[in-house]
Amino acid sequence: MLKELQESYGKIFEEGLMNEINQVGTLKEVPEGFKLMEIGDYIKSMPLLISGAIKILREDGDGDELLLYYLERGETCSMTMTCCMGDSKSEIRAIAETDTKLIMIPVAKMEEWTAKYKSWRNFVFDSYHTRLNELLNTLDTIAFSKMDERLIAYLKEKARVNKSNSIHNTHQEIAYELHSSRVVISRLLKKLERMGKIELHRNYLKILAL
Amino acid sequence: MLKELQESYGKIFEEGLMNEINQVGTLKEVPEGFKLMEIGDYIKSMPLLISGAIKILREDGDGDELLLYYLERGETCSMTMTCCMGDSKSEIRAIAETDTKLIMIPVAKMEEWTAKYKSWRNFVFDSYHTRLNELLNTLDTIAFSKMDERLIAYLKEKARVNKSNSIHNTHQEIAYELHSSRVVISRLLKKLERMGKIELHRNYLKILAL
DNA sequence: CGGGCTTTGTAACCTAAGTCACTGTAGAAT
DNA sequence: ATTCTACAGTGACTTAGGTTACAAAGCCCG
Repeated sequence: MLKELQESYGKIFEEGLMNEINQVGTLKEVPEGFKLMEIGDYIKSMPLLISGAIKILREDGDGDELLLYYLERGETCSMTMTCCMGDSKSEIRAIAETDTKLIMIPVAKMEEWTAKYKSWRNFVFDSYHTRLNELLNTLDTIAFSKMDERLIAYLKEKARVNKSNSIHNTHQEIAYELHSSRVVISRLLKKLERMGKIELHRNYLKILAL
Repeated sequence: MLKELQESYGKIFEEGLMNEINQVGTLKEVPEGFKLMEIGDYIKSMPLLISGAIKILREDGDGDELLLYYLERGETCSMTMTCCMGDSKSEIRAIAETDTKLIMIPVAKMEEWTAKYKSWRNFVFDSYHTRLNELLNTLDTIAFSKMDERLIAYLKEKARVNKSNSIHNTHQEIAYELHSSRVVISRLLKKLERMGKIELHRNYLKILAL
């Protein structure tokens, strides 16, 4: 585990902290689609991402979903932290977007390290910072953009975290994450194809130029 | 200042911390409508609310506004904290919703206290926690609710923070904060009046039963 | 009192997006 | 090869909400 840890966090954590993480953390590998957290769960450990990506989703009372953002290498889930400290339930769902490696830290260590290690405090504050800004961005897109722009932004972001210009999802799946309907997404995708920006296939699409 | 401090924060901060706040903080009173922070500002001090309420607004590139949430007694602005630590610009605008009393703390103290006082750490984490949840709620409302529900929620919340069932705003002002148009808001308000839930007047309205 | 603001009410219209219903089709399964 | 099924395409229609335009109050102030 030490090797992975070094690569992703070596530059930001102090040596003492690295050693502690190495001792109490457990390396975990999960496949694409693996559900790491469900709404209403109590959380007992906190993830540090080594590789891959995790998508964070929000759901309303009627089961309608909405993609909030992705977590990537070197990041952690601020929601988890707030849950742990506040001893409250998860407000979100977390699903592996790609095959993902992460280190799980027992919650108990969190507060201890916050008092003990400056680099940990900075990391935690930085996570909150990043997350708040991601949430603001998501909110902007929803409040100020129409569906066509949101779709384009979604495709770009998805291509980025998956490091591929092929997006392997059905229109229905895309519709879920954008909280829209299949018909609307099909319509807009077709329009993008006619503009020469993407190429549609069964079960996947290719981004040509967005 | 010590008196105000005691009333709002006496129960949560350690004595040593209270003394420090008393020494480096400055009491500030601002009238309703006072702009405390503008998008793009660099922040050099952090507010602790004593009384009143502050509304936090987001704006897109075209000048369209959106109300995010209110800060109230005993709370602070997480955005400010992230800005200070990350040394970045403000992403939001802050305007006093009512006459407001607050204590301003120089940014420099923040990190020092985080290492030194457990109660301060808890306060800061708790603020992040509350703010993340408020943002999620706002996002829910926008993503999953229609304008009529959003309007009702808005009126209720506004009545709550103002501690009054009279809301002194023009339809235009309400429209701005909900990122809608005056005509739409007038239409929906009229509908609420016809349902006997509110009473409309020039420049203000009264909530009867929501 | 009588202009000259600002605010509110309303009708007519437009557009984005959601819904329903149906067809076409690629690919897996038999 | 034929059938079956999930996925995709499309027309027709509905609705929420935005836009334009204008009339009617309310209100300030000379």
